[in-house]
Amino acid sequence: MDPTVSKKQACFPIRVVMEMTNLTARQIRYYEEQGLIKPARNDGNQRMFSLEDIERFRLIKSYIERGINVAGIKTILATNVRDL
DNA sequence: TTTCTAACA
DNA sequence: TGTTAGGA
Repeated sequence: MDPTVSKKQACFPIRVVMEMTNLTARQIRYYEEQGLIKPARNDGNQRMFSLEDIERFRLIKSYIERGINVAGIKTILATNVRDL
């Protein structure tokens, strides 16, 4: 990246994530609550989702659609990707 | 107007 | 998971 030109990456409000992932706001907040994803927070404690956050939601959604529950997804993500 | 948290059906 | 109350 070029710090002299950009400091902020593309982020979107929950409404955009809802449309891009076809998940409800309830699910988006619940999956975060369960530790499946950790979106950034910007102004008044509102979630700011990056493109990578949306891609992760699509992965989470694919597991849900395959009948895997939140606990199972949490295990899968924990055994494959250990991030911050 | 949109989003947030907590809590109840 | 849906939905609502009450607030920022």
